[in-house]
Amino acid sequence: MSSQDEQIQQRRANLGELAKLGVEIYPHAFARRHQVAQLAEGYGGRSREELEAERIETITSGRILAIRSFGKASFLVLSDGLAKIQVYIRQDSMPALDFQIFKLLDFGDWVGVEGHLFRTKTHELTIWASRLHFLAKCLLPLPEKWHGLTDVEIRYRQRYLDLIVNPDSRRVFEARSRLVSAVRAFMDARGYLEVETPMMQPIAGGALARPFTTHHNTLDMDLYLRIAPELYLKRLTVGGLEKVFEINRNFRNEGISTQHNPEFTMMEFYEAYSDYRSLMVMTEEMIATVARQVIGTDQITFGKHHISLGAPFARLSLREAVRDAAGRKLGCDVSDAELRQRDTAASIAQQLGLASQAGHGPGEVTTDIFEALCEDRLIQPTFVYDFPTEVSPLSKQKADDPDTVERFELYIGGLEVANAFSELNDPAEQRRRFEDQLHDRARGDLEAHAMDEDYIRALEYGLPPTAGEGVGIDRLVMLLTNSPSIRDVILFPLMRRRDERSATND
RNA sequence: GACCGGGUAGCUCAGUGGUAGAGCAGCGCACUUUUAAUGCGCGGGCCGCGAGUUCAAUCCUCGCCCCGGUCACCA
Repeated sequence: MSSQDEQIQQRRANLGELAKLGVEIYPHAFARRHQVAQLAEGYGGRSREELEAERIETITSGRILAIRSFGKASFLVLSDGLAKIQVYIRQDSMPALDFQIFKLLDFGDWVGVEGHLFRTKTHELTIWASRLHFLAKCLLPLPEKWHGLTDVEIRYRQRYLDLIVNPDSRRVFEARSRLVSAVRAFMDARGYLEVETPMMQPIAGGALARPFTTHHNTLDMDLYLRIAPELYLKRLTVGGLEKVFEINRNFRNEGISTQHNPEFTMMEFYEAYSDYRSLMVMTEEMIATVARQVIGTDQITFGKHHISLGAPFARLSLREAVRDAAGRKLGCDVSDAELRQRDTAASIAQQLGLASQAGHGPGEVTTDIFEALCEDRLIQPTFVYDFPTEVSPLSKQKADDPDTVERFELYIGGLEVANAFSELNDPAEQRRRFEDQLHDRARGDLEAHAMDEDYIRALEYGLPPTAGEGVGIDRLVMLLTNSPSIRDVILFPLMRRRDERSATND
């Protein structure tokens, strides 16, 4: 028998013994007076004498993370996931049945404890137990206390184990929760209305990406999981909701990497009468405010970089960034005009050693160069602005330059954290852009945007001048928690299915 | 998809072409203020899966599965 099977059998036997003693082995509730964390916080500063004088009685509960036994006296370490407290168990301080229960406990079990607080010889805050209540059994052996759990595969697949033994992991997800709250509070305070738009869409629009498909049986209708909420949120602006936002999941059927999970969380918002310039200012303020609320500072460490999230952020036009980087690499001047023409742009890309995609226009080539040369160098927060119209089918052109749209992306730590633009609200131009996308699609570009007649109709009813933005929540959490992989900030990242045999052998 | 690294006890990790190793966890005994408790003793392995080479494979070769990373793809 394997060590694991043996331990499971021993734990089951202990559970059986508890039942024989008449103990309810799966009790329904437990009324506690304090959480472990409340004890640690509230009484961690009390001296031995103070505790003796006050005689603080408590009832608390948690998971047993250690048992140190000395025969007739023992110590348990109890955790509520946030904090730990030690429990002193001695035979002559509790009913005989409770001590029998204690002897049948295993590392990992859930228990309730009654008793008073004191300090041991070594000054540790401890509960002197007068009662012990069995709450639930841990039938499987837990990872060890000292090295914790480092196998990333088990950490992702069995997140509960990660959370039990790795306090840092718990902290990451607490920070994530605070971040979502802080972003919501920031938007609330500015009068934005939080809405929820469809996750299942008949046309997957609002971004250039490949969708997941699904099917509704009763309607016998194919649907897509949304790649973005954009077109629905702008319909709401047409409907007169001047400031809206949504925090929710997007799904993109694409590659997986340290920066990409097939489902990810985005905060997307739209504001009538605004433009991309105003959104830069608002975004700077949001990032710095949220950082201070979540981690108490706007100065962060990300990998080997120190990054300041304090406003203002750097601003860099996309074509300038590309001209600069390409020019430096090639040792010659690259002009704006060269980047705007298909043949010259393609030739520059070729000289840079970038495989030119058939059918890519000058705008796409320019963004390809940007992604290859510039993206991962943008460590300090930087707004990259003014994108080629060709790669931005939903953005509004600059008044004096139809090749260029009013759009920016925010980069921090080499990660694309936000994407925003002044919204295209001319229905005739929007139809032309969609038609261009259809040509790309016909050419085999699976990410090209589909035609959305109802969206154009909505624009025909009149969308006021509007600016909109999407903020990648997962990537912001990565930055604020110094997590190198998006999987470290998603509780249950998508993993390949394992066959049953190796799964049961975990 | 390509390349690189990894998969050995519940966990963290060593290791060798010839009987499989440690620490922690587990079990037993001792111990009424320990805290990575201690001391003594014991158990626990399809060495990811499948072929091949070999007298002999956990180790070498090939294929496959899973994980991580880089690149490609992708906002």
